[in-house]
Amino acid sequence: MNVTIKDVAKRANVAPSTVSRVIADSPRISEKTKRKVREAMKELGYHPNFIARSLASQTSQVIGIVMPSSADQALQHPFFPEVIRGISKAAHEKKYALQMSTGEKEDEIYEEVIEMLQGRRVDGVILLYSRVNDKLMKYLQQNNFPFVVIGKPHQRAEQITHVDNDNYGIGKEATQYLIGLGHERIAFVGGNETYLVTADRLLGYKEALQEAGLVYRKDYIIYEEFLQKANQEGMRKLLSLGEPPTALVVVDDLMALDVLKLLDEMNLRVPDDISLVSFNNTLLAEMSRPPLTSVDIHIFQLGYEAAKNLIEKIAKPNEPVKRIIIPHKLVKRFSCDYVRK
Amino acid sequence: MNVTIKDVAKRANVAPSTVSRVIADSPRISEKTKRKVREAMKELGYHPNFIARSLASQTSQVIGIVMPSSADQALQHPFFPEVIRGISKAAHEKKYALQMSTGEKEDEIYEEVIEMLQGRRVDGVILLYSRVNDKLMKYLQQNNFPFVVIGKPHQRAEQITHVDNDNYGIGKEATQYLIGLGHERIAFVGGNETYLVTADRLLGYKEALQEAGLVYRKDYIIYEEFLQKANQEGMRKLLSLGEPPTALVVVDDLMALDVLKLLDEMNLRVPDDISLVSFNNTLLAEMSRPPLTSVDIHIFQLGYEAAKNLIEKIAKPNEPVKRIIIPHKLVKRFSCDYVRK
DNA sequence: AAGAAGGAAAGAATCGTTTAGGTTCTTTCC
DNA sequence: GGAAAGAACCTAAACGATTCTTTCCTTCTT
Repeated sequence: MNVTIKDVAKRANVAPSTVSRVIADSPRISEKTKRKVREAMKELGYHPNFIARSLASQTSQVIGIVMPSSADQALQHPFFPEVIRGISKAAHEKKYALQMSTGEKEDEIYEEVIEMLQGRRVDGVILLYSRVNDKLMKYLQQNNFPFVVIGKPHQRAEQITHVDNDNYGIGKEATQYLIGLGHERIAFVGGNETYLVTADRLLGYKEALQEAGLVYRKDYIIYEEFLQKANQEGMRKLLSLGEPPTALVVVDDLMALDVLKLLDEMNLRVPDDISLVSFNNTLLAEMSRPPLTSVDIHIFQLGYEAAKNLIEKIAKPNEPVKRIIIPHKLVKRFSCDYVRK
Repeated sequence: MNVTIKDVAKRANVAPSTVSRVIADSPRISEKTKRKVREAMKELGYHPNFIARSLASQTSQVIGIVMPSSADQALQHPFFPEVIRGISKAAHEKKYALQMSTGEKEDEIYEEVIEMLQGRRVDGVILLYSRVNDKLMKYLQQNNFPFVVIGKPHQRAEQITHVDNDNYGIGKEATQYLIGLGHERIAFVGGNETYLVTADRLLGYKEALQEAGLVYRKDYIIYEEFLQKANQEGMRKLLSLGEPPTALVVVDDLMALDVLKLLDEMNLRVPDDISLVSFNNTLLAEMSRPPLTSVDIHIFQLGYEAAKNLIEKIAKPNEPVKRIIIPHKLVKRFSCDYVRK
C-alpha cells in the first residue's frame, strides 16, 4: 500500500498528529521536530492523501464549474473555454482544483451538481450562465451552498454574488455606434431568449433607438437558436423585408460568423451593403473576414473574478453578497461603415 | 450536520452496513429491507458522501485532464475544448467526474498531477499532448498509474495506451492533394517542434514529395510558435524567396488563420495566388474566408476514445496496452486551386 | 526544593463510508 | 428431531487524515 502519515510518524519517531501538524506547518511544533519529520517524508516519498484530508477537514479544495445544459454543446462556443481559462488562473493561484459538470440535459446537471455539493466533492460552484427561473440556482440558494454566477441572476440578484457585464450598457453603446454612423434601420439578432444576456442587451438596444428618436420595430428583432445552422429562416425573412435593415446588432461573435456567411450567400457585402456589430470579441472576431467590430466583454476576467470571489465566499460564508461588473470596450474593426442611402 | 448513513440506518432500524449495501443494490439484502431503507433515505433527504466513499473504497470515480504547459494558454486553442467535449461525453456515460489541471509551467503541472494521483483525487489521467522526452509520462509509467495519452508517445509507444491519428498519413495525403492540383513548390508550416504531431506530419509531407519526385527544400520548412503573432519572420522570409511556394501545408487551422491574415496583408490571394491546406478542421476552418480545405482529425472522437479506454484501464489494470487510431478525412473547401504557371 | 507555568508532543476521537467475518434465525432433509 | 445449509443482517475494523484533550517535560519562581 501507500505511504501514510503513520509510516512517516513511525520513521520519525513521533505521533501521527505531529506529522499532520508539520504538514500544516503549525507553530506548535518545534523546528527540530519539523526537520526530522520532513526528512522522514522525503525518505519515504510521502504524499498526503487528499481524500482522507477532505473527509477529516470537511473541505475539498475543489471548485465546480457548471456549464449550461450540455457541457457537450457549450464547449463548442468559444465563450466557455475562455471563462474557464480565467477560472483556472484564479483557482491555480489559490491552490484550488477544478471539476467540471458533464451533464447533458438540464435535469441531469441539476442532479449532478447536487451530488457534487452534497457529496462534498466540491466546496462551491460557479454557474457559467444565468437563465430565467433556474431550478438549480434556487436550490443552491436555499441550501446555502457557496456559489457565484456569471451573468445576472433572474431573481433576487441582490442576494446572489455574481459577476457580470453591464449588458444593458453594452447593447446601448453598440447600437449608438451604428446610429452614429447614420444607420436608422438597425436590427437585433439575439440568441436564446431565456438567457438574461440577450434580454439585457436588447433593452440597451431599445433604449438607444428611443433616445435617438428611431422607431422600434418588432420585425427587426429575431432570435436565432445558438449553433443551429439550419435555423436561418428568421434571418432570411428579415433581410427580405420591404425596408431591410442597413445594420445588424448580433448577440455574439459565433453567431455573427453564421450571419456573415449567410449574407455572403445572399450577395450582401459587409460593410458596404450592411454593417454589423457583434459582442464578446473572441478570437473569431479578429480572425473573421472582414474582422468584426465587436464589444469586448473581457471574458477571461469574468471567469477570474468569479473564481476569486467564490473562493473568498468559501472562506467566509457570511461576508456580504457581491456584485461585480466587468468593464467592456468597443473594438472597432471593419464590419461597420457609414450608411449608404 | 448532514444526514449520514447512520441516520438512515437508525431511521430504518437496520445497521449502517445494510444501508451501504442497499445503496450498492447488493443481492444480499431482501427487497423488503431495501424498500424500507430507500424510504428512510428519501424521508431524510440523504445524499452519499463521495469523499468518505472514496476513502473507504480507494477509488474516486474522477479522471484528470492534463493540458500542456499552461491550461491557461492551451484553452485558447480550439483543439482543447473539443477534445474535452469528447472526454466529457464518455466520462458522463460511465459516471465519472472530470478534473482539470490548472498548472501553468511544466514543472508545476508535473507536481500537480502527481499530487492528484498520489492524493487519490483521480483514478487516472489523460494527457492531451505528447511531447519529446516528457518527464510526467515517464513518472506515470514507472509508478504504474492508469493513464492514456492523446497523440503518439515519444518513447516506448508500444507500452503506453494512446489514441492518435495517423499523422504521417495525414501529412502525406494533404501534400498529395496539393501535388494533384499541380503544385510543385509546396512549403510546410509547422508548430512547436517538440510536439510529435508536427514531426509526424512533416514526415508524411516529405514522403509525398519524394514519391512524386519533387525536391525537398529545407527553406520550405518553417516552425511558427503556436499563438505567437509577433513571430511572422519565418513566413515573410518564406514568401519572399526567389522561388516562393505556390502552396502551403499548415499544421493547424488556428495557425492557418494567422497565415491567411498575413497573406492578405501581403496582397496574396487565396487560392488564386497561393493554395493552402490545413489540419484539424475545427469550426474555424469552416468559418474562415475563404473556407479552408482541412483534414478533419475527429477531435471529439479522440477525446471520447481516450476517456473510454482510460476508464477500462482503471477497471482492469492488467489488460493489454492499446493503440487506437482515429480515422481522418480531407474536407475540401475553397483554399486550394490548380497551380497557375 | 516544591510548585506553577508553559511549551512540545502524544493520545484518542472523529469524519462517513465499505467490507470481511460473524451471528441469528429459518428452512431443508434424512 | 437434529444437523446442516442458507438467507438476512449486524459488528467492527479499516481507509488516512485532522483536531481536541491530555500528558509529559522543562524552566522559572519564591
